[in-house]
Amino acid sequence: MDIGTRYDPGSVEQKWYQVWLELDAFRARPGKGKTPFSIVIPPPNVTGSLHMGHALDNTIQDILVRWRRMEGYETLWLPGTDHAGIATQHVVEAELRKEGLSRYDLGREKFVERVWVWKEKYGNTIVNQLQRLGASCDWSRLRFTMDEGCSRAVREVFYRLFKKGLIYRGEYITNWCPVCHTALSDIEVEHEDESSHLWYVKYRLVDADGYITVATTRPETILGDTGITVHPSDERYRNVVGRHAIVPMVGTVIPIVVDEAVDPDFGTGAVKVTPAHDPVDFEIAKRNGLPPRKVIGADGKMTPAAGSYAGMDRYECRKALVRDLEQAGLLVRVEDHSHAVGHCYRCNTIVEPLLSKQWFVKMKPLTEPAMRVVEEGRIRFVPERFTKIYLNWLSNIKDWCISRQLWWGHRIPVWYCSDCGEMIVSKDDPDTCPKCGSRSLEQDPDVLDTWFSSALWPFSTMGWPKRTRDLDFFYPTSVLVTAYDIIFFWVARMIFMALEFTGQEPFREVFIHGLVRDSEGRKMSKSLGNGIDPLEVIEKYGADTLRFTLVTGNTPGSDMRFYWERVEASRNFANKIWNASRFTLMNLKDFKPSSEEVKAELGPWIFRDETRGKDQAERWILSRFTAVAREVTGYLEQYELGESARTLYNFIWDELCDWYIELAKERLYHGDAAERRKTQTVLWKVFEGTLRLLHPFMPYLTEEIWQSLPHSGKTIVRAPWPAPSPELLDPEAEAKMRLFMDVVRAIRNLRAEVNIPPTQETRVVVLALSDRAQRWLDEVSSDVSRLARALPLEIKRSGALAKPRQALVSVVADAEVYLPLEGAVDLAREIERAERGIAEEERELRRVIGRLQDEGFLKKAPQEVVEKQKARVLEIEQKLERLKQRLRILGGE
RNA sequence: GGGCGAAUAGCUCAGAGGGAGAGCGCCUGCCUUACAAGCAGGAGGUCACAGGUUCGAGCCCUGUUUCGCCCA
Repeated sequence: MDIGTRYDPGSVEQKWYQVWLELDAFRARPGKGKTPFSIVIPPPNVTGSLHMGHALDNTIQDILVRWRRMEGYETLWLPGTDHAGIATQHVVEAELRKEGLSRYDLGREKFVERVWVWKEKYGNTIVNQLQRLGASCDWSRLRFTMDEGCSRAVREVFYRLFKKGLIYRGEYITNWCPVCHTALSDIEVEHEDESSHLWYVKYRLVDADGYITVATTRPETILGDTGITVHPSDERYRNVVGRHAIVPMVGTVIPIVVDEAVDPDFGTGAVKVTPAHDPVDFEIAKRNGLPPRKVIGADGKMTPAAGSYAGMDRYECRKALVRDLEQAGLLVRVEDHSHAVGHCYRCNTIVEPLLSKQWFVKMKPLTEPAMRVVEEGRIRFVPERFTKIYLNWLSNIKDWCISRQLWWGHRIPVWYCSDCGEMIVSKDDPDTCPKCGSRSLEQDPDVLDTWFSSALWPFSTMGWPKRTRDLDFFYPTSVLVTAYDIIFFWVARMIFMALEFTGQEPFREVFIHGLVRDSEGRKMSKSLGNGIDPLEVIEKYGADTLRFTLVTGNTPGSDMRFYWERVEASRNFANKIWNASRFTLMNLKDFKPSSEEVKAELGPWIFRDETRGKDQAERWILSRFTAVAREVTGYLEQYELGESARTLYNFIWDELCDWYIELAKERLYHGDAAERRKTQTVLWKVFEGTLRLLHPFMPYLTEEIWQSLPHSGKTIVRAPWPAPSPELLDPEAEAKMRLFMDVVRAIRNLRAEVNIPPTQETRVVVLALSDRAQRWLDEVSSDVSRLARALPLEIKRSGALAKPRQALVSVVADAEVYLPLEGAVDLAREIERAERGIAEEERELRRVIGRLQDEGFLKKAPQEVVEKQKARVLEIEQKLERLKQRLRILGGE
């Protein structure tokens, strides 16, 4: 092991990942008598590269997986990628464009082949990046949503849903992206408030003088109007209902009808109806028998039905039409108006509601069980508040449009007979029409929504519809880890699909985390250019550092901001551990533990020697380690990963390094053989155990150091999770150390106040306020001397000597600390300091006594709280008395 | 319009009804043989505002303000 004072992750990380792969350390092996723990990865987009969101999501999963693996669960983390229909198609089309080609030049078959070639070449980028992060996935089970098994599952599901009547085809208004050139489901549309206008337009009445005025946010759709509607109880329009009006600029005659869906308070209370370009209008039209009239095409341009506007872009047409209306005197007025406009979640183009023939999944029968499992607690969301978000969404859901007009994806398993028109839905490609025997069959050109296959991910990856060993053993999975932004897209859909097809929930728990934002709180995005590449962080600081930064900055369910300063803090922590290990290794050079000691978990066996009475620090650190192991485990169980990591951070830095290692030095350098060996054993065991606790968070660094320490096993990946014996908990040792630390800190404090340099030794008198305190302080006097540079150090029972007047004093719980400074004490300043202290303590005393005089408090507060307050009174009074005494001495009594 | 979240040190954030915390930044002093990416010491708070519940509220309840997100 390299022993530079700076930890160099670059040289360490790749080496250990290779070793882990060679040891096959992440392989899951189902078997009798084992308890499973399984996670399926949220499959990243196969075209993608690792971004901060992935880094966070996978760090969390890896922590859970590594922890459970160490706890002895048979652990499966199943990796894979998603074919990402639109995104992948775009990437390959862009590549073709560079060659001056479009996908139409290649044709469908060649194009799809080309995408596969691309996928084989670049599709593993993200897998490699996950490995850089340290992800302990079982790569032997790597899956892809379009591989054979997953594709089979997709067909099976489509077939069964169709047979059950839960998939249907029909002509409805769908969200159409004119750029991606495909239909989108409702949740793939992102609504943004945009300030626009409300145009008031006059329609001339037929067979009468006068006009009816309607308000619209989309004047270009006037061309597609086939009716005007008012609310049935709207008195203003009583005379015109049943009559007809003339569509401006087009001249078609349309009826004026009534419908409950009209809001009389919006605009003029009369609305135009464009059935082919608005979902609400579509429904109104259906109820009133109004025909659709398509004026906007799939490319976002006006169709021939738009007459003289044909061929114009829809927004160009809006401008032209408004101008023409104005010239014709039909534009009554224009108001400012802000409304939500739908955008394509892939390309941000404004979505066009368009009448088209699409495939849908009927949602109601599927969502009811999906809601029930969550309501009944068979699936639990963490944090709990996401339950409501999930349930609300499902209860308002509309049917799911699953067909996409793309080439890359799972082709819809439906064929049409060109001879008899029969529609064939089949799991396997049919050769002949079952009705007429014709061989001229054509498959439906559309592919399925990518999320359709993702919805099957937890079981399709394990071999469903076959009944496999993995399914038997690892399914349902233990937990799903994902960000809140895909609860609807993915989590909900997995739940209803799993219930429908496996009869079981896909996972027991859903752990939701937030998004990683930039330092100003903005979402990281390519267009803003504010993204931070996790690989860059790994190159510069190491994967462990990145992981630690992400996990400590995080509270479940909440967004976090990314700060380089925090990365540095994590890096410094890694370095701190590195240097602690240098110290440890240097001092274990001559240390040869027995094989029993190597194998044994921490327990009372460690005290079987003759160093009793000199091992307070050892007892203390063992007690603390035991408590910390429990805390860390408890936090992990509650998905409080950040708290868990912070607990380790504080323990390692503040207790293990700042105090224990400092104390160990004395006995390592100057102790007798037994003391030295005891210290070495404890230092080694506690450090080794701490590394195991830290391993899920910082896998590389911990492995690197652990391998250099005496250990048992080939890799820390498979080492047991620390379970120190509860007998190591030692309240007395902790109390002793508290006194010791208080005294050392008090001395340091006084020294700093009068600027005594750290190297200069200085005389200190400590007065113990009890026999016990004196005994304890005697035990550690040499440590006090060393850590506080207090020489000579006198520890006396209080009352045994006159308190020095010419001294600085500090009072702690069970002792008074004096720094005698003949001639160097500023009496006035000391008096002021004592007075300030008295005032402070008196204030505190009044507060506590006030509480204790409160009958309600005495009656209702728990006994232990009352006791604690009483103890505090004594403590404060004691302190106060000593301060007053001090003041008297200073005053010359 | 409905719902959710946030508001705590200069910044970013933890916080379990019972003595207000961390990291970074700031100030002072230190190259003390693991670590200057470090050590020791320190300053810095009306826990957004107003009510309420409680013996006791940063934490629970109600309302208000500001910011953010989701849904329609």
